[in-house]
Order: sequence, then C-alpha cells, then structure tokens
Amino acid sequence: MERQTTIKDIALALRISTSTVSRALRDAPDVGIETRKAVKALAEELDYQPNKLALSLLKKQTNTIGIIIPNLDYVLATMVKGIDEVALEAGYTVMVCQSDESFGREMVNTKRLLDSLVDGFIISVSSETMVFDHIKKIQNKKIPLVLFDRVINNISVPKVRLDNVEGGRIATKHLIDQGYKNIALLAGPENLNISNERKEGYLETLKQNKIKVDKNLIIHCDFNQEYAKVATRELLTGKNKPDAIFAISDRLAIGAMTVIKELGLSIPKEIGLVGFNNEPITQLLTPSISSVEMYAFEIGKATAKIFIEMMHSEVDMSEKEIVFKPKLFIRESSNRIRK
Amino acid sequence: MERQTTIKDIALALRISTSTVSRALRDAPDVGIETRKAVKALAEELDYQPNKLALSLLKKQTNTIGIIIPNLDYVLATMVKGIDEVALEAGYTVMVCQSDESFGREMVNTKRLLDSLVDGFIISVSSETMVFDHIKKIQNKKIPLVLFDRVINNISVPKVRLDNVEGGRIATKHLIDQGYKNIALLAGPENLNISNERKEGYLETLKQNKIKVDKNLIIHCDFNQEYAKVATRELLTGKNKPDAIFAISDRLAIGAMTVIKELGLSIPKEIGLVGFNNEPITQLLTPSISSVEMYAFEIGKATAKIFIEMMHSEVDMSEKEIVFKPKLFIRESSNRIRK
DNA sequence: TTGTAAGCGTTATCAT
DNA sequence: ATGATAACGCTTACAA
Repeated sequence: MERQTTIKDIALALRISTSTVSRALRDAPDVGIETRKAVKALAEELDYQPNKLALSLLKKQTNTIGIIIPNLDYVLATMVKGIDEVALEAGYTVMVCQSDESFGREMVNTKRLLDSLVDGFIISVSSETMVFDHIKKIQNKKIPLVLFDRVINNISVPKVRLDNVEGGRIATKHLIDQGYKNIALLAGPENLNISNERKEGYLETLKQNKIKVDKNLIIHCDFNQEYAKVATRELLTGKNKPDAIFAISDRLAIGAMTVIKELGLSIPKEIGLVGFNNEPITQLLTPSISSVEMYAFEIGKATAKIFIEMMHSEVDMSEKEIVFKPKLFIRESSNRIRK
Repeated sequence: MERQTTIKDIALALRISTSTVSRALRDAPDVGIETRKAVKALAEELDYQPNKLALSLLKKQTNTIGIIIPNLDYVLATMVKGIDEVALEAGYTVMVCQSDESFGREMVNTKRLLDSLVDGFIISVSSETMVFDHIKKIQNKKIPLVLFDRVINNISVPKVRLDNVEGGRIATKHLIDQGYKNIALLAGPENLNISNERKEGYLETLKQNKIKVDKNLIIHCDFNQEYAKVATRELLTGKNKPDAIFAISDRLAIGAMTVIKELGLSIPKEIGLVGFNNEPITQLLTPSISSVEMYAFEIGKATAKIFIEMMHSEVDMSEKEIVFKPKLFIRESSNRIRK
C-alpha cells in the first residue's frame, strides 16, 4: 500500500503550517483566500484523503456501527439492508458479524466489535442466548445499543420488532375463518421470543374461538428444513391429525409442504398451510403459500433511525419500543373458501 | 461512552513510564518480573483494552477487509460466511458493502472503504459493472485485492471462481442424456461473466451433440423471479417449444417451474428443468429441482485464504486463479429415465 | 531494567 | 491570517 498524502505534505510543499492547511481544508473562516485556494488545489492534485484513523483517535468516534445477527437468511439480510441504507445516509459504516445462532460466537463478536471501538451496537440475539452479560457489558460502558427483531424483554434498551403475537393471531384466525378446525403449530426453538410470541398468538386465538388446544399439535423445532419435515411427518401420521399447519417461518412451511405432498394430501383442501416472513419464494411455489409479512426492510430502517437518534441526542431512549404490525398475505395454500 | 483505561492510567497508578507498561503488556523480554506482574494485575483489574485505533494509526494497518458484493442472496451470503470464517481466524474483520447491482454504488462503496483504510478488498462485481476504474484505482494504490465469483477477465488480479462453462456443460449434457432434444436457456444479465460462461457451456455442449442452436430458445433476463416467469411463458407459448429448460440460477428455475405448472405441463416428463446454485430449497420443492452446486462456502474460504496469503507474503499473486469444479445434483425435475 | 522522546495524522487552543 | 504546541493512545529507538 502506497503512502497517502497527508496534511504535512501539503504544508511542507506550500511552506505553511499544518494547522493552516487543516483550516483551509475544512473551510474555516479565518484563512486567507489565496492560501485556501492554493491548499485546495494541491490537495486535489495530490489526491489528499483525510486519515479517518487519526480523526477517530482524536474525536473518539469511529462512525462505525457493530451489527450482530444470528445468520444472514432472507429476513435478516433484508433487515441489514435497511439498516445499511439509513446508516450510510447518516455517515456511518456497518460491521456485520454473524453469531451463527451460537451464544459463544455472539460473545466473541461483542468483544471484537468493542475492541474495534464501534460507536454503538445493533443486535438481534441468537436462539441460544439466554444470559445477557454481554448486553449488560455494553450498557455499562454506556455505549448506544438497539435491539431488533429478536429482542430481549425485561431490559431497558430501545427495541424495534414485529408484533409477533399479532402475527400468530392473524395467521391462526385466518385458518379458523377458512374452516380449519384442527390447527397444528410448527414452532421454532423453544427459548426464542419470536417463537413463543407467535405461539402465544396462536394459543390465544384458539381459546378465543373455543377451540381446544392439543399439545401434540404443537411441535418445536429448529429453523431447519429437515426438522420441519420430520415434525410434519410426525403430525400427519399421529393420532390427532391436523387439518391445517401454521408454520412460524416460510422455510418451515416449505418443509411441511413437501411432506404434505409426499403423503398425497391436497393443499388447501385437506390441509391448510400458513407461513411467516413472506419471502418472495412463497409466491413462486405451487401452491403459493400464505404468509405473514414482517416488514423486514422497514424494521431495519427504523432500527437504524433510532440508533442515529441516540447518537445525536441526549434524550433517554431506553424505554423506546417500535412495534410493527404484521399483515397476512393470503395465497392458495390456505384459501379454500373463495377463490 | 465511558473513558477506557489507557496505558497512561496504569503507568500513572504504578508510578512507572508508559513504555514500561507497554512492554510488560506485550511480554517484552526486558521487563522486571515484578513490574510485569503488577502491570498485568492492574490491567486486568481496570479491564484494560488496547486501543486499536492508536495501533492502526501507528502500524498503518487496520486488520479490516472491505468486501463489496452485489447483494446478499443465498450464494453471496454463503460466500461471505466463508470469507468471514477464514478472516476471523487470521485476525481480520470484514466490512460488507452491498452495491445492489449498481455500478454507482459500487464506486461509492469503494471510495468509502478506501477512506476507511481497509487493508484490502474482496470484490464480486455488480451486473452493471463494465468499466473498471475503481478496480484500477485500488491496484494503483497497491492495495491487496481479490476478485471472487463474478470476476473480471483481462485484469491481473487473483481470482476465485466456479468453472461456469463446465457448469453449463454438465447441466446441458445431463438434459441431453435424459433424452431432451429441445433445450432452452434461461440466462442471466447479458454482460455478466457468469451468465455468459454458463451459456458458453450450454452452446458448446449442444454443438458437440449435434443439436442445432435456436436463438429463440435463449432468453436473457435479470435475476428476478418475475422476469423468469415472463420469459418462461414466452418460451412455452412460442413457435419452437422447448422440452427442457436450463436456468442459470435456482431462482430463475423456480420461476420457470411455476409457469410450467400453470400451463399444466408435467415435470420432468414433458419438460425437464435444471437450475444452478444448489440452494437448499431446491430439495424441498415438488418436484425437487436438479441443480449445479457451486461450492459457495468453499469459494468464500479460498478467497479469504488467498487474501491472507497476499497480506503475509511478497510473492506476486496477480495471476493466481482458483477455479472450482461444479457438480450436478440430479433430482426429480430432470430425471425421467431411471428413478 | 526502566525512562525519555519522537512519531503515526489530525485538530484545538493559544499565541502572534 | 497564520503558526506553534499539545493532545488522542500507542510503540520504539535511544538513553540512562
């Protein structure tokens, strides 16, 4: 890597002091017009670029946001894109670290980003995360932090997320409205908030509609398509066979669909199916899969906006929580009443 | 953000000089054993973390790699994961920027990362990129650079990629072997290398098998599922109807499959279908889609390894090129001879 | 074995 | 309007 032009070089060449150069470059008011011109011209010529490192060291600010996410699946990638868009606009660069759904890696990533002196954190916790010492460490250092998507309750940090309970409700309600009576739930990992909240919406809606809950119709499994297939096979060959499945993610729904077809059951006639996330692929499949839109891009943008706001104001935002309302997109997989 | 403990703090507290503290911390040989103990103990107690900024400024090295990619789809996300894994191991942190398939954003990202003083670049160019001034700028500054996946020809830079021509060959050959006579190509954007290479493999294989090429059976379209549907509809309702489609990406293949089903054609009996990328979803669909595995994770790892090698050695690697051989995974969508 | 001082590139304070 | 100097946190000759 070649040596970059520095303020010193310009100062030396122009036989003026570095402070004058610095002022001229930054359009400070008290610089001779001739001097300024000369400085700017030479800076241009030598392709001068201010050294961000020196600036950061001085200002104790790196203009960098550390993002920690469990993986880069469709939803998270979309959210990151939203964050990135807003962050860029505000002059921040993001450093994205994947925890790979591992608590250990999440800790390591936190430490690394802390060492890298990021100005703040935007985090979505892994499915393994049940202890929050790393989060508290960030808080203790008074470093700005926003949680998004998979947030933690009982902790005073600004959060941006979907109303997952409502998501569970509308999906379940829709299936009931379509005349399904025996609705199974393909839930995610058991200690994950988003998983439990969607389940809560499901349970609540069943009760409200006086439908008995059968524990055997609720299966928790990792966000993994193979598990979804096993779980679905279990459901459809068990004693109490469901006539509909609400899967907590589109991937799980697709896994379920595969097995349903394997067993020769028709969708939506014999089995109704609703997914979650509204991935583009749900529209392309046959049958297309009804799914709950979770506004990933918008959640990403809102998260970054809150972050930027925290950086620029002194107001305490620790109790701030933005909750997006989900929307159900009804497609073939669950639409058996009107076409 | 609270003030971090510095070497100065420790020196002051222990009434020794900062240089001694620095030496003790780094296990330099010429430090009194007592001094070292005391320093380390206090450092531990005060939770001392060396300031990376100061270090970077001094060493002119940030231990950061700038990654520029067109988007974060499955393949790229997997590649980034591979890069990240190797980079982390070697003590590097990655900064990922998405160009969003836009040449303009690719330029801006390059500039930003350059300003951020990344130690080097790992780039996969956007589908719009046809001018390479930004790449040359990086080269002129003698900053390490590795291209991957979507590389540029006629440029002396280490590259890691799939043998896309071979990918096109094996997919096409397989369809021919399965008895398909009239194979259409759903190609990607026209000026994209990977697109044209796969097409080249397709054309070559047709010729080798004495099959006439019908230009109307070759449709270029963006990596967008809607376009794929339009293109497929065009193909299947045109004069010369194909009996098989080789889609250059799984997403395009899925779009094609949707339309094929809509038209009531059976896969693989009436229409054979092969995709590219071997996304997990291809296995879950019905019928499951044959697809060319492109070893995204491995390509990512190999790319990072070359990068690290460049950083650590003086050998010229500019002509180095690692080419992965693709492998076809045969599934239901194209398997009509033996089950 | 330890301390002093210069330097990395920049800005801010205080003089002039 | 411009310059000198110190400072950000750290390392490294060079001295002692």
